[in-house]
Amino acid sequence: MPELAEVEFYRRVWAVGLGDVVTSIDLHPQARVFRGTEPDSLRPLAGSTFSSALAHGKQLLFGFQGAGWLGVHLGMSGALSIAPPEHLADRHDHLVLRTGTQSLVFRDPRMFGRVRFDLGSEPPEWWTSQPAQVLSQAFNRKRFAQFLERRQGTPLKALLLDQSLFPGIGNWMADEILWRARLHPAKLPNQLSKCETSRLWRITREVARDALRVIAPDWGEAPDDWLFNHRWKAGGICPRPHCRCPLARAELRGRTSCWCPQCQDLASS
DNA sequence: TACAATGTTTTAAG
DNA sequence: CCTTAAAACATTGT
Repeated sequence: MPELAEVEFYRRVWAVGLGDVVTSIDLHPQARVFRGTEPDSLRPLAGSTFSSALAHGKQLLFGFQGAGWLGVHLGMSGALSIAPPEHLADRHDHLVLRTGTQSLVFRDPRMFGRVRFDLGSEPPEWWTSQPAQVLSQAFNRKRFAQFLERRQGTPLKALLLDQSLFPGIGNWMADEILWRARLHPAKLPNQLSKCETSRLWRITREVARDALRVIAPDWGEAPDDWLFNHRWKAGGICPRPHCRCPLARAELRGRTSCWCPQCQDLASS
């Protein structure tokens, strides 16, 4: 489920525990979410103070004073929540951090998500070496144009999903971006005019900003003039005021895309 | 029942 | 080393 704004929402959920001391942890050692990580390596968390909560694209990093860094990726079905101190981990609650007053719960039924842990006082290398955030200053028009030039043969939709270029963009955001930019998901970067490339850059950032504003504080509902509320609906139509054309859906590179055949013409430019 | 779900990694080929 | 494409991963809900 989670993309940029949903991940930020979950960061804030756990952040209510900042400053608390972790008294104990519960985990499912055999769960796939610990692949690449020795579950026992999380032991130092017990007794440490929860001191920072960061999000970068779809990655989460939680700092624990005197212990280290807990990395969390929510995959397709992951979620973070707060529960009472006595909360019993159910089948899908793979990690629970208990403080005196509450439990921080990581849940992931499909287990495409991942948990890792690194010792040390500085954030781990995998965190600090991440690509520039879409809303950062470094993510400028020139850099964006370079991405498109380098990946000329990749359809725009697939390109936007590349986390090494656009951290945090996921399936619904990519569809929303292309719909607002009036560009067909299967269009190739080298078919874009300079003007369209600039527009796509601007709207990529606009959607990221809007998503964070609407969703991150309290998982607010998307407005009806976004594509979001229409894209999975049976018989969904384009929410653009003078369009109202039935939306199209097709699989592209293993993910379902939704677009408006009227507004997002493959041939036009 | 069968298919699809807001994601990444691996593997392979060019 | 770079780009591109497809399959695999695991579970649930329609």
